[in-house]
Amino acid sequence: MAQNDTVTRILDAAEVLFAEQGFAETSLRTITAKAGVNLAAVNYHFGSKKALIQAVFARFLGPFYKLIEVSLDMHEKQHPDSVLSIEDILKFVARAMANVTEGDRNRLAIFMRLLGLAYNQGQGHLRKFLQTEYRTLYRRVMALIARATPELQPVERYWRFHFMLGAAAFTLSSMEHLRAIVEHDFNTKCTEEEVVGYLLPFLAAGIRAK
Amino acid sequence: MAQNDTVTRILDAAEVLFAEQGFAETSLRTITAKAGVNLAAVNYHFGSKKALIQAVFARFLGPFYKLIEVSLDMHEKQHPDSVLSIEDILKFVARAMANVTEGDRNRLAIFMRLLGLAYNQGQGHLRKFLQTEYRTLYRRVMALIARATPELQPVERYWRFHFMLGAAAFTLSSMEHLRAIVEHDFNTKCTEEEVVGYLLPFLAAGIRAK
DNA sequence: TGTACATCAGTGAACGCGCGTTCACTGATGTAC
DNA sequence: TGTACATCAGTGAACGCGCGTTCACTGATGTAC
Repeated sequence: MAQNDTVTRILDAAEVLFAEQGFAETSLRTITAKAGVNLAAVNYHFGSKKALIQAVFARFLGPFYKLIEVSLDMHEKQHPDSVLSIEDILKFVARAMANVTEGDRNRLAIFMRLLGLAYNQGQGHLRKFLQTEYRTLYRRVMALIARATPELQPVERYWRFHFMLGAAAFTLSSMEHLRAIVEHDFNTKCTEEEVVGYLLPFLAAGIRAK
Repeated sequence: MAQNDTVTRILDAAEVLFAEQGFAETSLRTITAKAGVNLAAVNYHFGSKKALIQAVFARFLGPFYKLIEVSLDMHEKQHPDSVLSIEDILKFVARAMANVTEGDRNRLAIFMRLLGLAYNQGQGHLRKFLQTEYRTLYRRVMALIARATPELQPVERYWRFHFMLGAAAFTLSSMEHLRAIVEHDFNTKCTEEEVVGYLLPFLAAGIRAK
């Protein structure tokens, strides 16, 4: 078994189990059993459980980060003086996310669950890790939003941005669960795309309130 | 030490520690040390750690549940035919929450953090517990929202309701952390009331989008 | 009023268990001479 | 081409630790006769 294979199998298993159960609730024994690798392999390849958690995130964030940067770069090159609307900005983010999780429909929900968990659980190392990884992108997106909502005070814009983030993170991370309720209560199935289709107008209207 | 005292001390300590660290990350030894009671007292009074977690929730949910029911009852009695606007409904909920956590400014954040954790962590027993406890209230609030937004399709209304829930839960649960960033980035302090003052218009605009 | 018993909050110490981590080791592959 | 050595992915078993839980016990209070 090539190194690449074992590492990937561990990351795949950990990603799913973390999202299903949380970080503390998932043991290395469960992960390695699901991955079909030796228990000691996690510490051999990653050094610790903490480092494994960060590696699971890095595998999502890296491509997402690059994709959105590249697509923003491209747009700015093609339309140097255009001011993006909130809807445009949200579409850029949504498209990058869809592309990163493409191929496996479940990964979007997993990604958001992990994000939600990271914010609420094990506070320390993960939040710091995310903040340093995200800082440049965060500033860039914030600057775009500021240009799209010149009427807002900075502090109010900051809060509204986090209201959007919260609505998105909470909903997408509980997507599976919420969709089951929809199916039960309304006899309708919702695809991820449809939910995102509902979400974006909500967010755009919210940030433009009043 | 009267029974009441020990039980209360355990609940007080557990409430804070759970919100700070999560459920799995908080040991009974930490809780009982903070509460100044014997380790075995938790299992003596509550039976298990799981039951303690549910008791922590029940102490919040019970009063909150009753308060909002009573205030809605009162309003319907005084204005039998009035149709509440979204803003009115949100104000009812916000006021009940403020009253329940009154006396200790921190408890609102703790309450929301616990809610967020319950949704994301330890999936099983807590989500079920919340759903059975909340069902009647959930249906009543949903019916009010439906009357306030007759133009929405049921499925879209369902989703928008959960977008609101997500924005509120995520933001209020990370309130402490987000307020620290505001203070650092904008040199401004935000009270909980101000944040809720920002939040409600955002939610109302979101659910009325398009 | 006094004695025997029941109840119950609270305790201290121990239990077994599953956890993350460590370590000595194997075996395959690559490299130097 | 052959030999000696280095590297490194992967392994199996064990380590110590902290966890939730259990249990026999104490001591205060209430109750029955």
